[in-house]
Amino acid sequence: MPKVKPETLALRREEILRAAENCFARQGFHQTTIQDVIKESGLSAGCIYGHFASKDELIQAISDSRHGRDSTLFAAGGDTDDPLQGLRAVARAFLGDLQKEAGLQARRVGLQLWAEALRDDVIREQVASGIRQPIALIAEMLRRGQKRGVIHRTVQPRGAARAIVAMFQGIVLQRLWGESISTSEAMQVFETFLAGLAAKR
Amino acid sequence: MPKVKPETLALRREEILRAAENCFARQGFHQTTIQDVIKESGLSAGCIYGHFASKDELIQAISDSRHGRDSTLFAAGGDTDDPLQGLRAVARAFLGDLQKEAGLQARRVGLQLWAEALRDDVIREQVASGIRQPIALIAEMLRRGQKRGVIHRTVQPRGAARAIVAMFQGIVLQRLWGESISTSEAMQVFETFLAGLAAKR
Amino acid sequence: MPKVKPETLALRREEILRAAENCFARQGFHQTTIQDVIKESGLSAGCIYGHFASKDELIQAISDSRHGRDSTLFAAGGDTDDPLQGLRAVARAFLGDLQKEAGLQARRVGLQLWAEALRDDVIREQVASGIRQPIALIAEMLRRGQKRGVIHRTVQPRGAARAIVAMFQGIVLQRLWGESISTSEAMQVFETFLAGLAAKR
Amino acid sequence: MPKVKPETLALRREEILRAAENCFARQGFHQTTIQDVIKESGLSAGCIYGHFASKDELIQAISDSRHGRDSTLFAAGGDTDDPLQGLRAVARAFLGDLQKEAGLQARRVGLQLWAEALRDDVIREQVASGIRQPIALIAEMLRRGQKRGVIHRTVQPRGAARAIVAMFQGIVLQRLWGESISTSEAMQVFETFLAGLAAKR
DNA sequence: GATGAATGAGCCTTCATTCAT
DNA sequence: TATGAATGAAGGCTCATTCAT
Repeated sequence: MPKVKPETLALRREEILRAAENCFARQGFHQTTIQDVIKESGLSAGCIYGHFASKDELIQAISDSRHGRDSTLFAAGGDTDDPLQGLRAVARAFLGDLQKEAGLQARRVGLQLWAEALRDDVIREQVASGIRQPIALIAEMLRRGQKRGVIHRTVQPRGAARAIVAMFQGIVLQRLWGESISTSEAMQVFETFLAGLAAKR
Repeated sequence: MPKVKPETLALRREEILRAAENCFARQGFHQTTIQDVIKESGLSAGCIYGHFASKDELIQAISDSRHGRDSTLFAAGGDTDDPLQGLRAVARAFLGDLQKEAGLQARRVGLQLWAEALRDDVIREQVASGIRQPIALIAEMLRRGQKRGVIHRTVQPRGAARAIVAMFQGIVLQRLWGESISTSEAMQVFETFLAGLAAKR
Repeated sequence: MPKVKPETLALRREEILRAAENCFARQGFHQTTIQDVIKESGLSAGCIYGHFASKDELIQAISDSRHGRDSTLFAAGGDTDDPLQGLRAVARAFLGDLQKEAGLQARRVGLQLWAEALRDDVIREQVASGIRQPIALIAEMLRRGQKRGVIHRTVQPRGAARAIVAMFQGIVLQRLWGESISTSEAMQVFETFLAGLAAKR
Repeated sequence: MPKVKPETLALRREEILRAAENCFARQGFHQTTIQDVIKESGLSAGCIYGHFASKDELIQAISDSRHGRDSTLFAAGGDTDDPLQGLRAVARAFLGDLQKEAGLQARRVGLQLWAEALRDDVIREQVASGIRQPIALIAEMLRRGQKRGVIHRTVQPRGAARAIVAMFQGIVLQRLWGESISTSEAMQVFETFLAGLAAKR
């Protein structure tokens, strides 16, 4: 019944989203006009509105597409048994992503979403869940570490996990504002904190 | 010759700024219209434009006014000799501020500024310098601590300071998204990290 | 690919210009609001701004469109060999135009442009060149007349041409202020001046 | 009863008018804001509105003040018996005035009034009467000249007078647009036309 | 009278969205 | 489906005018 293959449809959607993301990363959601997206994509207004009902829906779709990204990063530490090694892997994956332009671009849009989350409940939920997942993951790692006696028993898994994620978020901010944060240097600092978590201090 | 006291002028300015800040915290810079500020302040368009040349200048002024706020907070640790005590004082001041509505309000606007910093060079400079100061302050504390043998000698003062500030920033984000972060709980987690910094592990 | 014929675009432009000209003739440039042009044209703000970037550009376009009009009028005398006959033809064409509503309308806008020329360099240049052309044309006619011995040799072609054009301009002014100036009467007066130019006095 | 001497009042009025005229000559009526007049005069809004009820009234007052000026100029030819000499005197006075900055300034405002006359009945009446007077004066001179046999009998006094005034108006326009018109050159051209008027051709 | 901060109607312009082709 | 000209509700800002001091 559909005259166009559904895959073509999805491709077009992707095309629009990519163009929109470029604009959003560059100018922010509210400074970006549909006209900008039209120019960036090379498509027409009608076409874009054929795929997305409104600008807000476009922003939503961007938020959706960003949603899963961090989970992938944080999954980096999932395969290790040693929680300290796991945290190191997560940190390395995370910091490495911040050195690549693609990662920065995504973070730029991400920061807009962080701010948008203050007003838009759907976005807030997405942003929050995008952080709850890593926190839960890390907390679980710490708990396992405590069972094995690698992590100090006074450590509060959930709180510490939250703090680690918070630190990553702050690093993102500083990176986006132009600070150059070398992975090796940051990893070394991270070691200091791991020392605090470790059972043997 | 001036029929109105010069202080009245500054008062009016303050009045407008306060109204604008309320709107900005609630709706963000770009969703806030001058009409909103007019309603919130109870003044007229002409009056507002008599004090601020444009909406952008209003945003700038808000950015200016927020600029010094953190410095005050971070000064909390300046009077102690013990760097660990100093850091605890800073953390307590910071976390305490996050429990008060005034603090949250300020942070809500702050988050908008963090995002705005991606596009506006002046704001970026202000935001960045607002973070450089605390980092320098904390780094200095750590350095003094190393001299006295309280802080572990392998700690990199600047990097560690940056990480601590990053953590605070991340906590702000999570708090703004609705997570309730109790001061005592957060302080306990903070202890874990202090343990990593301490000379005697 | 273009779904609308390119000529439709130009037609729409013309439509807007005509509406604007009506408004300008009636109320002047600065008393005419875009809202007026919207009403007069039956179009929308967005449409008008799709064809003209600003109100100033609309005024410019009107100035452009008026620019060539006089040249056409003054070309009336070009085909005669006899300079006196040529001048008569020019005068008749000019005065005749002043009797028609279309001509008056154009002159009304023209007078606004004359005033606008004091402040706008582009318009001044257009207005000035619109007068330089006729002056050059008439001067040339007089020169040819002197060679043939029809025009008195003491006549200064350029100065006399300028004076003739000046006279026409003054007539326009008086006509616009409501004086009824019959073509025949004016032609008769013109004869008096031609007599001054003529070789045989 | 009046606390301030009436002459002080008139002085202040004059002061405001002079400031307004400067602004109007420079920027035109509609581009000039009351704020501009305030700056130019060094007075306050309230003060200006104490002397003139509105901006329109200010424009009216300028129109009034300009009204008598030309009459003075054209009176230059009144004291001679010889109409040709009279016309020469008028022309010389007129052209001389155009060389002085004060004269040009007045004409700049005058041109705005010429345009304004299209919409404002009061101003039109003033502008028109300001031209009717000289026309009547010159026509009378020509009539007297005909009686004495100095002016050709076929000359139509009124029409010729109107044409002469028209010529002067056109010269004003051209001068205001930046053309430099030397008095001697223009007088020489004027002679040509006088020749057409003269009885002995 | 003089001052100038405050008013608010209204102006120019933008931009998300629609719809005939 | 895709196109892009047209729509029109708002938004930012100006400026003639007022009025408490």
